[in-house]
Amino acid sequence: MNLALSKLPPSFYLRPTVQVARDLLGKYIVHKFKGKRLVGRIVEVEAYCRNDPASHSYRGQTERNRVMFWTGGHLYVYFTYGMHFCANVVTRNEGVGEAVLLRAVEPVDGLKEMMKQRGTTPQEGGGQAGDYGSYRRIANLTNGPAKVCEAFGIDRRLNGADLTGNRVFIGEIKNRYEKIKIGASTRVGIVSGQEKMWRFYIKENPFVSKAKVHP
DNA sequence: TGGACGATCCCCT
DNA sequence: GGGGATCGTCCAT
Repeated sequence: MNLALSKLPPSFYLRPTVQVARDLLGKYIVHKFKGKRLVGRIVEVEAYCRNDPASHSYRGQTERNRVMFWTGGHLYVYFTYGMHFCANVVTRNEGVGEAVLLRAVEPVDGLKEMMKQRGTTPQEGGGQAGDYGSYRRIANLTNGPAKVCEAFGIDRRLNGADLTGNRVFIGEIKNRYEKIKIGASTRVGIVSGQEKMWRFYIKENPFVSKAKVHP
């Protein structure tokens, strides 16, 4: 597959974070990795804003979260639980400190490499030659924020990467308008009495994460 | 200098 | 549905 994608302009990322989060649904993230072109369609995101107790930026800038305070259009990658990376799209102007967490994507291109990164192989558990396996199996490659990073080879080396550059970027298909049904819920793993509905996903999309959402 | 904990995932029951 | 893995980060001594 070789989609003709046009990169989103810097102005896309400078808008209000919740708006950017919703608009990222249906867009394509691309990482040129080990000579391969890994592509995923974004199907689930979460917004993290200033004055938001759940945001890494809430207590101000630190060595870990400094990229969150860069100008919109950069990639903020952090390490968590001693073993996982998560990728965020920085939004708004320099110094604000807001971002959108990429929670799940639909694998589009480079599935073989994604499986290699995730420690699985094509055809495992049956299937014909050239078959990547069941829907469920493919979804399991990238239906969670740390899974996305592992499958796409995203780690701390990409922290601060320019999303309007060539190595890793987000784009959309030229001349295609697609109507998307967007669902909203509270964010995953956030404990707060007044948690906002800042998790957004494409409704009825099988690649959305299976993470439990507390009521 | 140390202890608590996390925007998670996977395996086990 | 529950718990363990595993370590960087942050804040309180």
